[in-house]
Amino acid sequence: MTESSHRTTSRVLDIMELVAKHPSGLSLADISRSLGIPKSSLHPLVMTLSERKYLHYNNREERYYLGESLFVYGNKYINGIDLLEEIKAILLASNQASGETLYFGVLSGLDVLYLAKADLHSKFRVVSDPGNKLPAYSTGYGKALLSQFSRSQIESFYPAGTLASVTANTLKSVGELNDQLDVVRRTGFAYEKGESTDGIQCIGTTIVVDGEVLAGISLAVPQFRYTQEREQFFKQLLIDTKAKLERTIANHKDQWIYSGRQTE
Amino acid sequence: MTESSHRTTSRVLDIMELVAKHPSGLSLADISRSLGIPKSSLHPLVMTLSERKYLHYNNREERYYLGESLFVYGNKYINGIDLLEEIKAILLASNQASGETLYFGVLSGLDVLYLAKADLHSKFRVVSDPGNKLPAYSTGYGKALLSQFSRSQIESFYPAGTLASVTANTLKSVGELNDQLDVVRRTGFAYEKGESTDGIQCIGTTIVVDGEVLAGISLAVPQFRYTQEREQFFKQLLIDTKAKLERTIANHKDQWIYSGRQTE
DNA sequence: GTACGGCGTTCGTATATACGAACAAAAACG
DNA sequence: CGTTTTTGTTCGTATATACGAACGCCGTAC
Repeated sequence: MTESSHRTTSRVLDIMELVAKHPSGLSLADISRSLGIPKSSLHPLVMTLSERKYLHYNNREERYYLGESLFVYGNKYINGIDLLEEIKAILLASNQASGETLYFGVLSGLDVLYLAKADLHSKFRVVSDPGNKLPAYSTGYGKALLSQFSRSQIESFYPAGTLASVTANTLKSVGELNDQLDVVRRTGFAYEKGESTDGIQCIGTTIVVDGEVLAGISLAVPQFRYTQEREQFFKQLLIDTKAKLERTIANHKDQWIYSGRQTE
Repeated sequence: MTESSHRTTSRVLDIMELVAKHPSGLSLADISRSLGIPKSSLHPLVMTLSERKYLHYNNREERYYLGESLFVYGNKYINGIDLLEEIKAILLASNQASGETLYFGVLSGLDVLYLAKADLHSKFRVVSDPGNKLPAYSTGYGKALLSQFSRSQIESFYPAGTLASVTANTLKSVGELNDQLDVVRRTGFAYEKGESTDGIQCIGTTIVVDGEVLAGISLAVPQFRYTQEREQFFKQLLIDTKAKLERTIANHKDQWIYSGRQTE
């Protein structure tokens, strides 16, 4: 994979991602200023993106919003894959057994990407909807996924000062992270205490098929419902869920396309 | 809105949409042949799309697949909007009350775009996942949404021979469609019998706020569970769900961005 | 009222991109 | 085992795109 980069293509993607980051809308001039690209250069690109419904121009507010097309084609990434439907069903069963929210996701670079969520009764807004990304070190199953790497690898991933804070409780030193990862490597469980969402505790573990860490799951529990005795129940539930998922994924390994290894 | 179209931007979108349509992957040469664009022209675009994870190249199979980025940014279209969370909760309650699947979506051109699905116990694979599009005339709530237009408008939308078949039961003539739409205009209910998915019947109705048809909902029921007496129950459930949704959406009308009117 | 700032739009030319041909490498064919 | 047909890749120039400046429009300022 050679290092190239096509200017116009990069711009098209930059525009879409910028608008995606601003749900309250952006004017053409806003986009121009943010990206440092002349309005006149942006104009034809933005027009085409609008015609194809990747952007949506609101005449009244004179602002561009995200169009439906990204959503339509983006969902082809996960829709139609029967495997993910089965995964969701397994998560849902565990959700109903515990009343707590379960997440399923993969590592994307040094972030975790949520692919599925099983959440029936929860009234809490969580930042982790499918499609969202969070720094791996800030989440329960993110730590589980990181545990496949050695201490030195982790240190090379996170040079000094690269651990950005998500909440007040987010880990701040690589040493602390590595110490926690040691626990994961020994026990199989990763813990998180309000490091990605205030007031939410998580237990995470890995999904391993053929010796390869393919994905992670985690159980998210509001702090006030998290007791020592329930923790034992949660861990057993995770063990069961993990086993079911690993069996299912092994049976449909050909459908597993989410193997975006960041270390090539 | 002037009629322009930027070639490179169109190509970038064409590439993504083409790969999205082929879950089994495409080689660079495949893309070149399908789009009628030289490989050498495609090359830098595809490289950049891969670097940005909009595409994913599988070295072993020498094929391009959809990358995660489309999914990530596409979901920003619906995530973080509290309104949709509330809509999902309402649908879920009706799903639990009936045991049948509920859909919520909007009109996108002459297609219906599914935004949410409430489906707990169903073991049937349905073609209608969120993000999917289907011809409006082939679905229950698609017909409901079309009922806001006059007979002559409908006729202009569908010139002779434009009613493509989704299943064997899909409507074939505009006259038949218009006759059914008259029933919708009178009774408020739209019916569909296996016209988009074999063996599934639907009842649909509109979601109207401030006199404007904003969205539609439908209840999908397997034929063998669809009886005359249950139909009465379904219709009452739809009336209740419709009322709840209209009240909720009216309270958060500022969040309603899905107003992509196809007739500007 | 005039003047200023914001917006999206248009135009001509300097500039970057696109294309056909030719490339090596690997797989498929006979 | 050579031959044919794949694959992705590189290069020089013909070509389409990008940019700065100027435009018209609308609302606000003064």
